[in-house]
Amino acid sequence: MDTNATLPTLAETAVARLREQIVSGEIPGGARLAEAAVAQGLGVSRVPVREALVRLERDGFVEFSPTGRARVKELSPGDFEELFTLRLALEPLAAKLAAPVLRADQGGLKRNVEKTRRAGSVREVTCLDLEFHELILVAAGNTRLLSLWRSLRGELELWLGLLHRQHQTRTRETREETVQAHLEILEGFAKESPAVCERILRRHILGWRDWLPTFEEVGA
Amino acid sequence: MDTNATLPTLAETAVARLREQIVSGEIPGGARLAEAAVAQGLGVSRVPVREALVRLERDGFVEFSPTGRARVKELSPGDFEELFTLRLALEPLAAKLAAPVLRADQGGLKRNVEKTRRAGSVREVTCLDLEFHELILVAAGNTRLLSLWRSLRGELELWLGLLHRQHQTRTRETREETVQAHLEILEGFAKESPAVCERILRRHILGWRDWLPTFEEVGA
DNA sequence: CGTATCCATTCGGTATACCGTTTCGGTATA
DNA sequence: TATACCGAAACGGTATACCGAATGGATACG
Repeated sequence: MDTNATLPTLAETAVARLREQIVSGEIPGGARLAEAAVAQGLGVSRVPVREALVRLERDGFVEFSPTGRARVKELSPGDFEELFTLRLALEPLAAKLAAPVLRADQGGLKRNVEKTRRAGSVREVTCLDLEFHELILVAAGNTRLLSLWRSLRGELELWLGLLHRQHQTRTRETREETVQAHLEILEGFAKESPAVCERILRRHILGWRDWLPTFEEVGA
Repeated sequence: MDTNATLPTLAETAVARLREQIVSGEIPGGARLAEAAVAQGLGVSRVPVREALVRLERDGFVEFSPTGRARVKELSPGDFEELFTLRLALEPLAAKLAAPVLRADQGGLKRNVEKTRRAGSVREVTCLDLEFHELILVAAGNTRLLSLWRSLRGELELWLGLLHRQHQTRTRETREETVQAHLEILEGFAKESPAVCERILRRHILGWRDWLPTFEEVGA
């Protein structure tokens, strides 16, 4: 996507590493992220860590106490509802806006689905799933809409990771369900009006909510 | 709102000062914000300035070049459209969610309108206007929805400041139009169903877009 | 006159050091 | 036994210093 010529900054790599550890559950929800400790763990000074924490907060992975202490965000069922509500507000809108664009050029989405077909792990499917949705947001051409969605994406990834771990989801099933659903969306973009595309995404998100109603406790 | 007991951090005060200078136009759109210069201007070191810039980016006042250079965000008509689209997606939704709460307790909104009645400057009206809308978002009880809106608020404030400056808006007019519109919304929350409240907000935002169609160029 | 090149300067990224505040466990007291 | 108090350690906020990269203007070349 962004083949940045400049070397990745230490803060950026810190973001990436922490993000990975948080999503994978290696650093559990609610865990303290003391600057010094994280810095030592990554072999850098506190400065880039500090910056990384701020960015992770923006992306929904981390939250700060009033006194500036950082913790990994805890997931509560109420949070899931909030997230669901917002996806339902943003993604169908994005689909409507993106419809004309995606009717003309489905290359990106198709490539994504192909990659998903060949995915070898649940984690990989999850990433590609998120990428699929992000491609729609990008095609919508509203940069602010995109950044709003991105600020939700982190937490979304957190949920998907957690749920898959609890579910012990099978790769094959997940992959095929995902591919199936995305193909339907793809077909919609090819044939239907923007308004219908909007409804299709709406249904898709609604289905996503049903996908995991079996969870009661999300203990650490 | 948040009567924080802890002393405001230098970074926070830097955010507040820069924000004020940007909104007032003292620092024009597109202006470079070199860390060292800003730091010297505020009489602090680069560290808190650095953090302030990151936050201002999150709040839509500042943007970074790929090489990390910060500039005050430039306003283009396309940006205004994006902002409009997103307000139209978020605020009616918030109104629907907030309706039950605001039917039961209109105290906050009423106090806001009273303050607006007594506002002595266009700037003050603008702030209270934004606060009115934010109160609805708060009442909606979706913390993520609120933070999405907040990330738009900065840019919104930027626009309102610019437009009022260009318009040479009169305090009295602005104040009375605002109060009038907000009273109608208030009445809706008192009497109508969530769905109707949603539509009322929708109309309000649509009206806001018409409020300023006369602008072509937004030169620096 | 236009264009490419190079160098001085600016600027951001990071490390380190210091300070005031917050935390938290242990002790003394009611 | 529960609670209030106290002190040491932990932690975040900030200043300063250094380095390498980016920038932009002057100079040399076509």
